[in-house]
Amino acid sequence: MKIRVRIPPSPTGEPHIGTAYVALFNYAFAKKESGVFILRIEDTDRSRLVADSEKKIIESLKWLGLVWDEGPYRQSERLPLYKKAAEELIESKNAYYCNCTPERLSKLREELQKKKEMPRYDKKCFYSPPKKGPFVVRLRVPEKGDTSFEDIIRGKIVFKNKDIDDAVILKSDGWPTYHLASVVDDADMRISHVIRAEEWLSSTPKHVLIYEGLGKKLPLFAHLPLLRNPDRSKISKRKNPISLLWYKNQGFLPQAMLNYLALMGWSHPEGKEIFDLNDFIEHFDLKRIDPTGPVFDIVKLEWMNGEYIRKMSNDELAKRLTDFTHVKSKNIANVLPLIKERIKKLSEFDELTGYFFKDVIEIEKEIIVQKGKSVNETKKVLVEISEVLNEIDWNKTTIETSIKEYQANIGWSNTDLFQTIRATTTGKRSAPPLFDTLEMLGKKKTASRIKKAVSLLS
RNA sequence: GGCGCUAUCGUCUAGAGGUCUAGGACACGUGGUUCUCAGCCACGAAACCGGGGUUCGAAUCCCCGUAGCGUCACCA
Repeated sequence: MKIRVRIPPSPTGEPHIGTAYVALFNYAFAKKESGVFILRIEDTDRSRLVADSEKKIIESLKWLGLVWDEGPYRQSERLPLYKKAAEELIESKNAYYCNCTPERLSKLREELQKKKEMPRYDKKCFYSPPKKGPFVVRLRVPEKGDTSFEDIIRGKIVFKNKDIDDAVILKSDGWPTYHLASVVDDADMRISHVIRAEEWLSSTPKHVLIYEGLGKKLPLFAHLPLLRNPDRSKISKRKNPISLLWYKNQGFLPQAMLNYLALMGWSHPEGKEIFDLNDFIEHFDLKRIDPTGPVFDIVKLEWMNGEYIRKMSNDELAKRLTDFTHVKSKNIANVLPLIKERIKKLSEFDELTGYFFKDVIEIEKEIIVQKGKSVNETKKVLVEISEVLNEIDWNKTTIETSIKEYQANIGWSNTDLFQTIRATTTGKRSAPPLFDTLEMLGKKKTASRIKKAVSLLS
């Protein structure tokens, strides 16, 4: 059997991290099995449609490198198919027209809820078919028996038919709901494996019934665990960044995103934490997926991003950095070696290197004057250091030699002296090794910053 | 509330009845690395939800309980 899988994002907002997660697993499965990976835009909810959402979804998937073999298909372009399927289902008595008003429906819901029962349609229009519209079409669920299916990750799942609702499958505006559209498309596109998030598990029996009503062969199902917020609820905007564009703009690398997402519910059989997409594909196995919903931990993602940054060549990294700073690429390349192991997200570049490029920096007395040293003493040292540095040819070695020679004369500890100079020249308590920093900064800027500090201390 | 899914360190996970005094990673703590931070190295603290079974033997199998999550729209 030819393996065919799909992802069905809905263009109703920002491209979602969950979409990337499901896409990754579908993609890996397709590649592993030499199958086909399909992109299908599920745009049947006309009221929630967001104009540039589809564009952003596509852009995000491309950014991640999860490129589809077929599509994008759009459900809005396939309306006749759904209408025909709905008619077929009505014909075979697996669906029926209904004209119940929203008012009646919500009253019904209320009553059932009061009786602590599952709110579901009472089949009124099935027993007494309505004469006039507007109509919706409802799935007719048998009142007796079970509906079951096999989930690759969770095993056999059984639902009693009495617990399944006669869901609307065709809306009164003539558009299908998710249940109908996705089943019709999956059947039509010969989808072999429906790999989707766990939130769909409880509506799967409806889908099974639609397949059966249409006389189509059932695909295999695999319900992936749901990504979670730190409080274990379904991952959401309120508690976590969920937009793929946010991650892109923060300077997370696509390789790191993919690698991290691959570790959600799945683990490398050799216990590796860091592995690339090809490695993932090679070892991928749906049966190795843990059904427990994993908490999306951005701290570990940042660690992993740092790992990828450090592994990347300087040239490549400098190139990527141009999207995150106005610093000229030549200058990026120059400072890169100094911050490469300190940067976790590309967006941190300016914060980490600003003092190299700014003409003037903010400095504070408190961080210049070290504990146990007086202001006057510190000022004197800075004046003398400035004289010492003024004499030399500017390079790392001469800077180091002259500063250490001076240090021997005054008897300050490395920490005290170096931190004084570091704070004076960078405005920060922490920065790359001092001599590298000064060399990079240049003689002129070093001198002017010391001068400024001296006057601050006066 | 009905239905469904799930349950190993704070987090991601390994573990498919004996090899588990439960392993790894992130985070955390301590020490080292000719100055800070980072990186790197070493060490440390940290978990099988509870109760019953099954078995010579259970983190692993079964049942019950508890908890978490999902779902119950003319949204997907």
